Amino acid sequence: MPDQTPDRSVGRLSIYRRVLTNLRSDNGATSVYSHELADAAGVTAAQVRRDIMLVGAQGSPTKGYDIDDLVDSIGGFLDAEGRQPVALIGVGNLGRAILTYFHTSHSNLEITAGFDRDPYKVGRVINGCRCYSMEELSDVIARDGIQTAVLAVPASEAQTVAVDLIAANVKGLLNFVPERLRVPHGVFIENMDITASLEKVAFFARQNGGA
Amino acid sequence: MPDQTPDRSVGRLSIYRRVLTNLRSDNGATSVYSHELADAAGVTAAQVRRDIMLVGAQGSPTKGYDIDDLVDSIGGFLDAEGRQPVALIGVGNLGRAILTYFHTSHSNLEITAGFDRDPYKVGRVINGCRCYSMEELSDVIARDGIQTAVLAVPASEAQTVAVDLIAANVKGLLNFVPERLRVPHGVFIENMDITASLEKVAFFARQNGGA
DNA sequence: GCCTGTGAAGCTATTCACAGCT
DNA sequence: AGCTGTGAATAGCTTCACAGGC
Repeated sequence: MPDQTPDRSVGRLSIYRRVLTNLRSDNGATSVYSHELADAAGVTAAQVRRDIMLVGAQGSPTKGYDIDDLVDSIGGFLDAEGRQPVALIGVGNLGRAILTYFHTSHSNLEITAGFDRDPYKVGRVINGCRCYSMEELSDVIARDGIQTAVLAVPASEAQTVAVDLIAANVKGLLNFVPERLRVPHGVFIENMDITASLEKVAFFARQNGGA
Repeated sequence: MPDQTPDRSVGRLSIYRRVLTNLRSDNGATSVYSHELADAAGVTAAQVRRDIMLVGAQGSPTKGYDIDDLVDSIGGFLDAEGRQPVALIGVGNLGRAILTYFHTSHSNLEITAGFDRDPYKVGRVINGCRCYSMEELSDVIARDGIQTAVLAVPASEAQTVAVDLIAANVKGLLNFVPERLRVPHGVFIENMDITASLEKVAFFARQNGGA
């Protein structure tokens, strides 16, 4: 019984929520039409309405969608009951950039533990995140009930760390390592392959530029 | 006349190339079968063969694909004639992480110019990349003939910077800013939305974990 | 008139399956 | 026997288009 819910829709719902909270705070808007939300999110109006069907929110033909309602519905669909803890493996430049994103965001996700081999980092709090040694990985993940991890380690360690994480009951991985990981069925993995993406952009830039 | 070539295929070809060069250097392999490459890249064998059709490489039923040939064919398809220069806008933690990726990779892409508001960075070389002020953006981009840029600035500046880049003839953007940019037709944009991706992973982790 | 909600249509991407080869 | 190359079939996602409502 694979993905009940389409992968892409989940990503877009997260975007809609961000757009909606921006609209609310910047413009003081209280409602939106699907085409407005679509423009701001860079998709079509029909797509927005389809995605909203998933979360079960209601719109009105006169006012569109009530922003507060819609944000709540998306939250009800996407978010865990309480706060959801996340682990970050590898607190280098990339790891710290990710910490900054989530330290300032009002998501219900919280990166509660960082792990790194560097003894200088272990025991410190970096960008609001307490750092542990790699040896403490299983214990801390079990203690905090972590099911979600971000992988930002060197390529040579990635597969080993992934195995340890999965053994510790992690069920979802955001992988920044430019290497394909082998994970068992039942573990969700999202690859953020920066190298491949930049090569893709360079390719299409060249096509568009005619060079 | 939109995308001759499927977006996804281009991304995968970049991955195949990386896998192939690893196979060559780690295992000393000289040829691969589509199913081996598929396993390593995390896709199906049929997909690999389809993608390879695009670059026009030939395989043999007995040996599979010659690795050197295939790497060359992919390069001929993906890469520019010479080296392709790339600009990085925003040399913060994320920017420096990206510089590290490309400083060590043997790609034909080279990040030749970084831009930042921080006067401390301007004029310095950071992770092998010379940094310029934002005022120099148009001039340097024109001088180096840059068509591809990576956007890693604060959200509040993203749209403005994007406009400047496009005015300077940039045709492809890799956008790390969690905000949807408005770009004219003919500019390729790839969004790396870390927040949305992590929310997606957290969602499916929860589903898989049954929590 | 312009909106939402949604069945149906259309598209694109992926996989199947097999002919052809060695 | 087991591979590549590829037309045909399938699956999955997106858009169309219109009924229903204000």
